[in-house]
Amino acid sequence: AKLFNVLMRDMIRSGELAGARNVFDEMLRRGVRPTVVSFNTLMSGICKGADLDGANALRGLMAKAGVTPDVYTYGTLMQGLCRVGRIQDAVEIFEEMCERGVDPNTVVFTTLIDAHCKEGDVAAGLELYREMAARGVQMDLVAYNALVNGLCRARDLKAASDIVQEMRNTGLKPDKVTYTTLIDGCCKEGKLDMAMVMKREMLDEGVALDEVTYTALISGLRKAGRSVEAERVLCEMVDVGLEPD
RNA sequence: GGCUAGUGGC
Repeated sequence: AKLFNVLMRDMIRSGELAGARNVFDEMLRRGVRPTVVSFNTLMSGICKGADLDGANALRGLMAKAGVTPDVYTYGTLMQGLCRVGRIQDAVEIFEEMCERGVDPNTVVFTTLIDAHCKEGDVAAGLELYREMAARGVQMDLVAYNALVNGLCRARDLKAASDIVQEMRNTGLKPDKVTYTTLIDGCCKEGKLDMAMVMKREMLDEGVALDEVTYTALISGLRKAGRSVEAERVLCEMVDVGLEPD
């Protein structure tokens, strides 16, 4: 079954959901029992296409096959729902998961935190963050980045840097995603000088800028009318071997 | 345990 799973994963990665479904059917035809990973892999492919009916159908099939959903199954479904803005439904899945005795992990919490933050409800994100602490679920780099993003979107750079400080205190090093989020946040608040300081800080800590970081910074400088600096940063981007869009 | 879900710009 593992070989079939890997095959499905590769097809889904290249966007061939139909192919993945064929692999799944082929598995059944040959009498190979799909594992929970088989179902989860196919589920993630279906969810990427925002096909929630298909996802529910697969859940039914899973039940019929006597395969118990695990934290990945619920996490995948929640992400699928969040992607199309159905956060409330994702929260229901979250509750269902808890009722069935599956403990939510960092990934599941991050999915909800990120969804709330993107919807503009950082307060809800922070609430989940506290709930994680209460339940003893560890925050990791991705979880912190999602929160930092929410705070930046809420125009609360102060709170965002406080969170980054806390992140450092727990021994996590901000990565290029963290920095890009902060730099973009600074730019969108018109704090271009602060954005440039963050760029330096980032380099000082040995974190390299990538195309996303450069794009955020350059577009921020341009929008602020600081075209000379924008050009300078653009040249630097090319110098380090990156392609501007 | 080994294959599956979560975070940044234009």
